[in-house]
Amino acid sequence: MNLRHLRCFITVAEELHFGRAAERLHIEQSPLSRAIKKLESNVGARLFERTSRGVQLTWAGKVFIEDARRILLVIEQAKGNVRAAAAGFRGRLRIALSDGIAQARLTALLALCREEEPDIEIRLFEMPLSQQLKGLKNDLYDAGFTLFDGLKADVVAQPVWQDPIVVTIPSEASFACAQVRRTQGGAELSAGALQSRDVRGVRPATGTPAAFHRLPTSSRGTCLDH
Amino acid sequence: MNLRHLRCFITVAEELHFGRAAERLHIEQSPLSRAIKKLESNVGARLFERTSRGVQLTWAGKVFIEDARRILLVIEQAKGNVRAAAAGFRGRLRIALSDGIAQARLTALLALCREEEPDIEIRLFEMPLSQQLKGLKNDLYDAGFTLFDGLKADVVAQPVWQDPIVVTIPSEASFACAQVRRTQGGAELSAGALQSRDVRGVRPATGTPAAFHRLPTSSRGTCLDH
DNA sequence: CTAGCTTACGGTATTCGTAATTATT
DNA sequence: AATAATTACGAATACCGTAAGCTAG
Repeated sequence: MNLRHLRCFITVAEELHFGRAAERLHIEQSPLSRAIKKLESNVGARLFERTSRGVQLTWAGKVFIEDARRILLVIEQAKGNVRAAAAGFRGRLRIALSDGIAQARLTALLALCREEEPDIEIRLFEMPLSQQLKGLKNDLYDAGFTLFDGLKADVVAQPVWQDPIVVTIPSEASFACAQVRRTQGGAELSAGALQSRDVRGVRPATGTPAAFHRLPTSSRGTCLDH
Repeated sequence: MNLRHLRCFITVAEELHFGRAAERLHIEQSPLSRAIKKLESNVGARLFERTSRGVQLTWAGKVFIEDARRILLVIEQAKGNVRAAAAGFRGRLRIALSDGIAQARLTALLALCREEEPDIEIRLFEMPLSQQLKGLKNDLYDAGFTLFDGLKADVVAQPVWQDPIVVTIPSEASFACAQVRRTQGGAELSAGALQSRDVRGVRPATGTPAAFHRLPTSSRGTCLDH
């Protein structure tokens, strides 16, 4: 199967006429007919019912055209994603967690992130602190949470909660965690009052980050501004 | 862009070595290198970082490989869909299953579905919950079963069994699990029925239900009445 | 006979494999 | 020197366009 086949199929399905479809595709009838035939042979099902007066979709064709459109759509999305990624935008956050982290607060924070920006993917990885630091340097993770430990390695750490939880990030990428925000084609992690430098394409937000105001009542209002 | 390019890219990304990737693809290094180059040129982003000792994915490549895999997956599903449609199925349910789901009950449920709506094709996919949620959003699956986990993402979840199993479905598609019902061009699972239905009455389907051939043989014919 | 899809055939473009080239350890 | 990726070039394959063939009304 080939993407060209899919485009041919979609056009023919829309026109229900090989001649007009060929015209729209800027090819002749003959290669279009062959492409459809090859596609049918490939998927193992007849897609069109060739009658004397025109062409009609079979049931299999009706089922297939939705998928065909979706395939092309997914491909276009993928192209957009990879271009955005090449431009520096990151649509996902890989967060390393130390064992024994206060799960409740993290859960609430992540629930909030997902609720506000569901398009941003957040992945959690549990590991010891040493592995966290290594992973941060090796670009295995974007940020990490750990119990404050007097971090002296080459990472930027900021306390974020009143129980001693900190954010650890690579030193050349100085930001702290407060709010995930969607940007054009990507995601950003806004640091608010803490920092404002770039993190390899993750730009600091200009707006007012108040990520924690919707956390459970006990921790509401605590955090970044103290 | 070409599907061949995607397959090449995925293999190289998995091997991180052009030679081994070429071997797996049954081609030589040379056309593989050219294919990758062409793909990079097409998507407009460098996908691999060619270092002296080996190949590494760029960030854009890391983003792209997920989409590349998804594209191929969607295509495989589409092929399955059209073949099933040609075989006479008028509806389909793609159900994502978390690992560790109670297979016996699912088997019985599917037997019931098969009995009530034999024209509806049911496909099962096993994957972790995170992938389930993503797939639901991407319309890779119609519904999912998982252990209850306090799902608060943008899905509709309904407890369906007394051991904590829930159904997760996209929020805009309003149905839950228990009974399969044919709709225009598709199928839906109606909610509530299972909760009020006496599961002891459920019998395994007689004959050879096509929907079941993907389940392990060991669970075939088992039933809900424990 | 006409309309419309399909098959036959020759030319162009793409891709492959072999081999030479470059680069790094 | 050796390993690994990239270009160079002839051969095989795929695709297009023109033209002829088939079928229904």
